[in-house]
Amino acid sequence: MFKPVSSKVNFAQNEVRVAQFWKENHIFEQSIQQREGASQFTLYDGPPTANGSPGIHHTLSRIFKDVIPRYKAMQGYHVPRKAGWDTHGLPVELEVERELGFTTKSQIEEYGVAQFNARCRKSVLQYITEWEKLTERLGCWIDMEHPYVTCDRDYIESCWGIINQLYYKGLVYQGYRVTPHCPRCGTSLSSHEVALGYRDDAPNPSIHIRFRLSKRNQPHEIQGILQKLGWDVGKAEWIEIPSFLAWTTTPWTLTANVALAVAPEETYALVQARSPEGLSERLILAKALLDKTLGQENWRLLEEFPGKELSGIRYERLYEPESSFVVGRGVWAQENRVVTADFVSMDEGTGIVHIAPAYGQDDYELGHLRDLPVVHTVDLEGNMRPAGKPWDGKFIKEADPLIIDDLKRRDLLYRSEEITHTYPFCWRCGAPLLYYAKMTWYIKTTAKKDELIAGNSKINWYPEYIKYGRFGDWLENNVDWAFSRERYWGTPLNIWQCESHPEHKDCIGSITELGAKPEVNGLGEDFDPHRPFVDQVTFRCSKCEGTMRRVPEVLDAWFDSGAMPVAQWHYLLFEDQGENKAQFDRNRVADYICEAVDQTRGWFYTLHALSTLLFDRPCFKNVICLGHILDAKGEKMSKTRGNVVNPWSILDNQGADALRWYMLTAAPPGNVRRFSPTQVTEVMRRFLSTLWNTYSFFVIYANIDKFNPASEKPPVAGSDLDRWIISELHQLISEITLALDNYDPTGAGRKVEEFVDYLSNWYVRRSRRRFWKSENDTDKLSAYFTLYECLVTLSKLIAPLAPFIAEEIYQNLVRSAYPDAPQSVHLCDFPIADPSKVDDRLVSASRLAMKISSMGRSARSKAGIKVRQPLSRVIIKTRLKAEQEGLECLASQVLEELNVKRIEFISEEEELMNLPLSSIVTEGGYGIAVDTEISEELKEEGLAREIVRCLQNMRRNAGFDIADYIVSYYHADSILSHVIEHLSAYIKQETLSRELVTPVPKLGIYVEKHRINGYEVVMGVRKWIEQPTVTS
RNA sequence: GGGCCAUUAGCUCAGUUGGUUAGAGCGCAGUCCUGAUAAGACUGAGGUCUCUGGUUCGAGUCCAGAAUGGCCCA
Repeated sequence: MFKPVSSKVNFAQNEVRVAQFWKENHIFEQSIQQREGASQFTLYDGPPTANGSPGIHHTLSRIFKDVIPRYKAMQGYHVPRKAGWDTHGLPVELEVERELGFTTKSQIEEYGVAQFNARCRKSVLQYITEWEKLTERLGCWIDMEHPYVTCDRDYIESCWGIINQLYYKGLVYQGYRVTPHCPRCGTSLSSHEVALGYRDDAPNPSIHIRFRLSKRNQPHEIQGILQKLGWDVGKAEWIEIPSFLAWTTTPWTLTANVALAVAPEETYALVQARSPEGLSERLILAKALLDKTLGQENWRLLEEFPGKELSGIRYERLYEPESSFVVGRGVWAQENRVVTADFVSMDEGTGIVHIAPAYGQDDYELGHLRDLPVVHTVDLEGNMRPAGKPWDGKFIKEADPLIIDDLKRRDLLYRSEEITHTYPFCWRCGAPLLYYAKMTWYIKTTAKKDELIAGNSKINWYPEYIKYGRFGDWLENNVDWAFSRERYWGTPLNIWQCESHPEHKDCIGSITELGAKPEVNGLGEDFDPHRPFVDQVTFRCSKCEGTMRRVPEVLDAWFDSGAMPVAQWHYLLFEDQGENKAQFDRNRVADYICEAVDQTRGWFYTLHALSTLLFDRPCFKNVICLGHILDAKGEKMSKTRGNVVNPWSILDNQGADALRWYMLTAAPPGNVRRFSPTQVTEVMRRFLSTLWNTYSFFVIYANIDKFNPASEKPPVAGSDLDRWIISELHQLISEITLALDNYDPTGAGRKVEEFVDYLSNWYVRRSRRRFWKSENDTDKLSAYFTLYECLVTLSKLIAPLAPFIAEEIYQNLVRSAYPDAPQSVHLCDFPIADPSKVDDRLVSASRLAMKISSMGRSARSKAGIKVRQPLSRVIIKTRLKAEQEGLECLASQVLEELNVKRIEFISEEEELMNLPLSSIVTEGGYGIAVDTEISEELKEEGLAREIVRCLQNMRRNAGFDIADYIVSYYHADSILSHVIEHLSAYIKQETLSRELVTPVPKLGIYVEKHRINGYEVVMGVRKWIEQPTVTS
């Protein structure tokens, strides 16, 4: 006996029980242990940042991450899976800052870094617990007992080992990086924070400035262009000194000017112009911007030339900086020169852009490219550094007017106005941000750019366009990775620097190495490598007698996650630590990773970059890149919008399988999609309930007939219906296998849905009577075995996708009959398709039978004749002779479905249209005509069926069991009485009536009154009671 | 400002190498079937395939541009 299954089901409640079963019996652990020694399939778990409660949009990647490993495990692979948690970084710090009401870094310092970091740790650990609960409830199997946690001492030590390797390969260097900086908070802002604070109505000065050409330009350096600009070669001087006209909205940056940039391919012009003061002068600017800048009437063209010819021309500096202001790697020349740059646009300004590498991203990168120095004339509080000027020590915005006055006095100001435009402000304190070049540590990824690109060509991306699109472009435009942060809660950068000679540096590879340094201080027994403890560790410099102290920076949290292939095993590179190295070696390349698309520049990149830098190879083979989940209105889910759907509301109502199935099948994985709970409900009703009803149907009848798959032998050849659904089943197995092998759970799920629809709405529908009949013949047995095989195989096929319902079905259908079968469906082998069971001709014939039946129902409906009314014949026209032969074989299915006596075929559609007394439907070359003539005999049969239906309804209304035998009573007029008597055998058989009696007794039975086709009838039913002693 | 992706029925999505009248599910209206019944079947309404050009005998599909939304980067 199978456990009884009600068609009414609460999936969510069942799932909790199933999860309990897995936990108690260690099914997950067994699923790994039982494949010990088999070839390994490796998953890398991209660690979620545990800086908040997980939302519904986080479940998508959890689910996709789970499906493939489950499938591979069933296929026989050894698939250990280590969970990971990303714990460091600015988001965590910001959360704690919010709790404490802090807005500046100095508040953190006053509060105490030790205490601050302790709060960060606590905050993260609390969220990890929430993530664990959710992951388990989703049915995602991953080892959360032994996770890697990026803030663990061992993990940090491995990161140190990696940096140590990179450092001694010469891949770590210090350089400047321009970051949005808040002068009041004294901190850099992330791009996300910058985005929070844009204002598009910020008033700013807008000034045009003259940069006079230098007298010291050398003709042999610049070739022909000087003459065009009015240089007298003979006298070696200007006929009239021209000026470049440039434009800026930040006058204070002019003190840090090191170059002017022009667009190489645009046309520039030398013009004789009338200045706003009415004086004549020679100016150089882009030809396209002459009218806009100077006014139509105010200029006369002297010469024109492409921008690239201006390259190298010297001009006079506006301000001579103090020598201490000049920093960076570039060359400080005696005079500034013109350079070319791609970013110079003809949309605004003059086409000549003033370059201050210290205060602009483009400027800095251009400086890097053209070997220009960085000049810092402003300090981190936004005040002008002293240079003997009136604006010494002033805040930049207050310095602006003073600088404008100065330029005006020196005739260098062409025009000064005020404009409003978009400018970023600090989202916390409202101060205007400045872009500021700060000393930062870099990893020289550009040194391995070719290897990064070559490695990518070996990776399979799903969807494919990411490979050479977003990810490939990112690699093509690779810049060095600025990987240090001036923060607190992060992996500390393991570089120590000598107090006496800052050029003496030492990159420490492990905590052991640190402990072995001479005169080491501050390294206790339970050493926490976080700040501030690590900042207290000092040792003696190996090159002098100075004290070595750690540099203040911590690492970009993306470094932590990119280091996981190494650090998750606490592996210290190139040091044989036995098991740690062995674990690393076994998992050196991931077969599969899966995250959302925003990780192309995040985890996907840092993983790929570190692997390439360290090992010269990619560390993942296949990657599914998921689109984002939006809310029902198409907006991004975010905490600040307050539109995040709590996953528990779905899990408690519709359940995990429904959510999983929705996430897996509702849209292509790479697309964005809108989420609403009603769609999960739809999945539940359309797919899960259909499957469950089929399962429930099977169990109800199998129990009535005491069907036991273990004790009986399946009949050799089943009916057409059986062979058809088995053929569909094996086709399904090969399709699912193909889809999952190609990392396409969506395609796999959609195929399953199609199959379940066939199974429920044709196989079971057409087989019902085979299960009802009372005798236990081979046909019935064949039906049981067929449906049993379908359901059991289905449970294995859907196990990776919908693990709970799969387990539920498997336990009841398999474990109860075969106690020696694997303890769980997830310990089974994945089904293998048997091509010999696939019969393509039968499949196409069956699908045609369905189509023809559908058309037949349509024809009946058009004629207004109920299906319950038997009809004499249908006439069918197929497109091909072979189709007709196929249908002839399956005629009984169509006859039953359409409730007709006879099926006939014709070959011409015209004949069909000319049939009398028929309802005709044609579609796509097929046609069916239903003969609408109802003879007396057919009418009687129809009435009998109505009687049967009434009695069936009454059985249920009276609360009888499906298998109960009954006694039926009736009281009717002569016509109905005649029908009932005439067809009593049929009525008795259909309704399990032992007797059919008239009239209806007054008491002790269930009675209803009905009106059938206009005839009144009173009917009654009561249970049949065995009366062994009574003889009739 | 740049790159990538998407846009097909009220909603969520299919639509293969360009080739009959563009489909499904849900929802809506109606009818039916019912010994799986909180299912199921049939019919109907609902489409300028976002827009504008182009290539072609033929475009939802290929090309160019625009709009809207999303992501990433400035």
